[in-house]
Amino acid sequence: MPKKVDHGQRREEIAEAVCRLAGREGLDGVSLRQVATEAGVSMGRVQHYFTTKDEMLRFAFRTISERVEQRMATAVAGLGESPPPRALVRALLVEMLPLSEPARAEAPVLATFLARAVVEPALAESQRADAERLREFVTAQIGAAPGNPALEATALLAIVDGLMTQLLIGHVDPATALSTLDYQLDRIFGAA
Amino acid sequence: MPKKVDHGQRREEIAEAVCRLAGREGLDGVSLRQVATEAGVSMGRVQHYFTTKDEMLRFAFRTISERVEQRMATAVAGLGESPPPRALVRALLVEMLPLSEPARAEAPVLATFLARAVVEPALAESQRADAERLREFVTAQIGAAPGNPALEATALLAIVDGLMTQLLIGHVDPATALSTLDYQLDRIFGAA
DNA sequence: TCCTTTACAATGCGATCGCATCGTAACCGG
DNA sequence: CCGGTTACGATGCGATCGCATTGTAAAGGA
Repeated sequence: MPKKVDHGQRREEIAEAVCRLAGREGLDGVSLRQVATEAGVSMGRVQHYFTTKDEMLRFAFRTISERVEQRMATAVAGLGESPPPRALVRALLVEMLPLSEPARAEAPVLATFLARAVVEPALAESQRADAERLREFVTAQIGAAPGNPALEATALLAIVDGLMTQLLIGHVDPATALSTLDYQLDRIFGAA
Repeated sequence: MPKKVDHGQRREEIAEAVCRLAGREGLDGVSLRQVATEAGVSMGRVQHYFTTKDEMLRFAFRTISERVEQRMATAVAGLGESPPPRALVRALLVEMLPLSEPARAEAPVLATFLARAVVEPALAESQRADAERLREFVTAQIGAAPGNPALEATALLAIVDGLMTQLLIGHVDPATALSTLDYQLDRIFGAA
């Protein structure tokens, strides 16, 4: 019945353009026409695949969220079997910082959506579950260490959040950010 | 020569409206007309006191930055003379979190401007000096404690940044945020 | 008193926005 | 081969945007 185009792929192409734009100029710079231009397609096409701008944005956000999660999974998989908790947590958190090349592209987009969540509760809600899962996982990994694992996990995630922002706006440099994170990891899990 | 109106006061009234709007709907929701409506004045008036929207936004941001700094100063002053470093640092950082009533109003505005700084380098630059000063001060206060004061200070500020965001989007609750911060302060400065 | 300056209010302009509508080429089951 | 569905491209609409322009009431110095 469908003609022969891959609906999902078209949507992802457009989502790609949304992310490039959002990362470059922020969510305000994302208009249907700009997205179409960035993607090199007509505005009619964009409208054909997304009934509403809002739906397009939500799809783009979900797409990039999944990409980040997949990069995390890949990083973890690269550690081999039953890696030490410190390496595991570090791999996860480092992937959120704009340090590696793909992360440098994704982080501004995530930050932009995160900022919008402040004034758009529905967006905040959609991030809720993922954030909660991550926090519980980190808490569990810290579990064995002394101290209060839940509070340490919350602090670690807040650090990563803060470092991401400050890296993006150039208030800290990548080396300092990594040192800051590793310093805390050393403290929590014991020096590597 | 000037008629009899207080130029500065008028500008602050308008800046106030900008902040209310920005906190409620984000920076995208801030248009000249909306600002005028929110302030209960005509759009002509807004244009009379700000030649450009951008200038208006910058003024609003500077205004609220100064207000936060003053609240910090007040909080510190309330500690009496030569307070312990932990209390000093805590007073500063707690004022940045949306916990007290005035901070709850200011934090969303700060977060919004901070987010815009990601795609507007000029804004990032204007925050640079203040952030640097704060970090150096916190570093100095930690100085006496063991460990690496600079890395701990960077971590603390990142934590506050992250907690602010997560509080605003409801990913952590105020009690947890305070516990998280105090836990780190206890660790750095020794339990109170 | 006149006249400049200030402090607005009102209106208009061109651009851009999200979205709806319409037309149409191409494929595909019957 | 043919009607219908798909996949667009093109165009238009009303709203809103930042900003420019114009009009004007009032205060203050000469």
